[in-house]
Amino acid sequence: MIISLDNFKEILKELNPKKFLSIDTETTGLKWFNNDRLFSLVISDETEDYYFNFNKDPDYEGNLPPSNFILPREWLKELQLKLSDKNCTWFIHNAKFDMGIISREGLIILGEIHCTEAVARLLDGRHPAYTLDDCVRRMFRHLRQKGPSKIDEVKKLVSKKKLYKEVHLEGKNQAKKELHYHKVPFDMMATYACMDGRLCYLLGTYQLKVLENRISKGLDGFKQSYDQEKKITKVCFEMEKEGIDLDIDYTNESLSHYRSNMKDAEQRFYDIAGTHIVDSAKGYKEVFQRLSIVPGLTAKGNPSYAADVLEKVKHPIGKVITDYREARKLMSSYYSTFLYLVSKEGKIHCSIKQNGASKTQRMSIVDPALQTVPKEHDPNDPWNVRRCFVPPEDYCFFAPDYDQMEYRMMLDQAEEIPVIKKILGGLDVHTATAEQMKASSRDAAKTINFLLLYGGGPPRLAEALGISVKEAESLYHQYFYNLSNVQRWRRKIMAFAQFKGYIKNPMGTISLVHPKGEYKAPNYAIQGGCAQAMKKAMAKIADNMKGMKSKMVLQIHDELLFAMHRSELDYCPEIVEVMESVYKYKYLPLTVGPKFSWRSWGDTKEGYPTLEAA
DNA sequence: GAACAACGCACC
DNA sequence: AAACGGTGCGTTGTTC
Repeated sequence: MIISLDNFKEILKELNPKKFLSIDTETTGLKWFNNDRLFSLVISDETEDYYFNFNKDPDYEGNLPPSNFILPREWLKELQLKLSDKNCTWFIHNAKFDMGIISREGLIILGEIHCTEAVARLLDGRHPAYTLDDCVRRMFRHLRQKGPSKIDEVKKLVSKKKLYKEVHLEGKNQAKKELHYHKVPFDMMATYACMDGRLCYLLGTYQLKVLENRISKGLDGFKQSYDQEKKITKVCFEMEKEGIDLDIDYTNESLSHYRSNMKDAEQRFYDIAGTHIVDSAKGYKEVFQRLSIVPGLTAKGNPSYAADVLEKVKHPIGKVITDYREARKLMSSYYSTFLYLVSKEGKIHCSIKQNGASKTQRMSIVDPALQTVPKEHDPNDPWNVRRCFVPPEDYCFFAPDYDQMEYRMMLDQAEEIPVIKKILGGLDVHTATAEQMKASSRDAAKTINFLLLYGGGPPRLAEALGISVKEAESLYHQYFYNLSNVQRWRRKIMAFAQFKGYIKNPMGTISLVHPKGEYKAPNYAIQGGCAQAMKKAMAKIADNMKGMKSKMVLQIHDELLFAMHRSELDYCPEIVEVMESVYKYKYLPLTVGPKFSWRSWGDTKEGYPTLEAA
């Protein structure tokens, strides 16, 4: 139903008693922190979809929306009354985006927020995609119902009529497309928006039923994580909204630096090969033949031109190719993207997918991918991507991170007492493992530790250590002989996964496991346990920090980043205390190492921040 | 021209 | 019998 100037107020009254609603906004673009605005929104209840249009501009054919259906933008304020209802739960697919968009209109949801995307990932993380269409298609299949057939007509129109602007970023070949949904004809937009609203409502109620069903089967881990995710949605939204200051001058200088590096590499390639560089197997095949270089092989048996292979060929062209790739990647994925995404206020507002790693409920971060920003490798190199991010005036960065979070949690879960005793006695985890294994180097122990967390076998160990598979096998035996509880714990988890089809991690929440994927189960348990512990810490910390000037701004799996105001530095130890307290250990607690910097994310040093260091 | 596979590489 | 987990993002090249 399309809301008109005449029935607007009446409809709002009708919404008042509703306990569950879905909301979906239609916007001029994705940068809610900059100039993009909502032009319409749809609210759905159990029977009806209400389409509120605020767009008064013509569509791509020049047609105007019917004047009776153009609502004044000021009327958006009227929605706040219902949004303030704490007894209402809102189903929203990718909720934080809509929260951002409506926040730009001065609106805030004080009720419960059920992000149907995050919940879909939580309930079954085994799928490859979680768009609204994907989730809805699976829901109908599961219910043995026929869903709507045409769900992406709007998308098709946008593509066919080229209702987008192409933006070219330096270092990128492919243009970014900024889609202009506000150019879609009014009737079509209203129809499909209402359908999305309906589908989101159906998905939300379906998810609640699935949840109920799981709980009734005794799987209360899902209840626990569902409740936590609802809190985390709000916490992450605050982080996204806060953003991180970008040093725009430094970012521009870095871009120029790598621009010249890339050109330089292109020239060097041409000097050696006599052709222009094309970074692909096809592009290198002929050149490598001419230079009589034999490349290695990829996993699928094709010629490989990966960095480690290029290093082995011992020909200067290897360095040229890796230099070219490095410069190009840094420009396109980071520097150019930052400058494209930076807000008017000079901040980067990333998007946090709270269950992005859906199999383990880890978070992932996109636009930009701040969890993959390279770390500093050479302290003498003035160019470091993390230096692009700086604390605001009178603030410093505080970056506490868990020490060997995953391995410690595994040892504790396995109750591997002899190693735990050594660690509690002051040894680092890898040295302790090496000692316990007897006759093993710290390096070998460290490699085994990682492989155990990832489910890797002797062939991988052999590869990593440059030894034979036989030797790797014997190292494994040595490990399991001397750390037999780890072996026992792994077998228990795998058997459980095989029998039940899911695992329960140390924090009590659940991941479904594909049949034949049981070897991944110990990894899911630990990665998932760590992810949940971190989320629990984040929820508590965000709660405790309400009203403070200092803000939590980023999470990188086992590390948090805070912008701390100079007057609140003494709060840092409390953050660490919360982080250390969330996991209820049996023998080995999680510990946290503090880091700080007054300069940039790329300049953090160990310890707590002080004013003297400013 | 879009979708997909394959590759490569950054992080934890 | 045998398997290194989880991501995001970029390019090239093929296919429909």
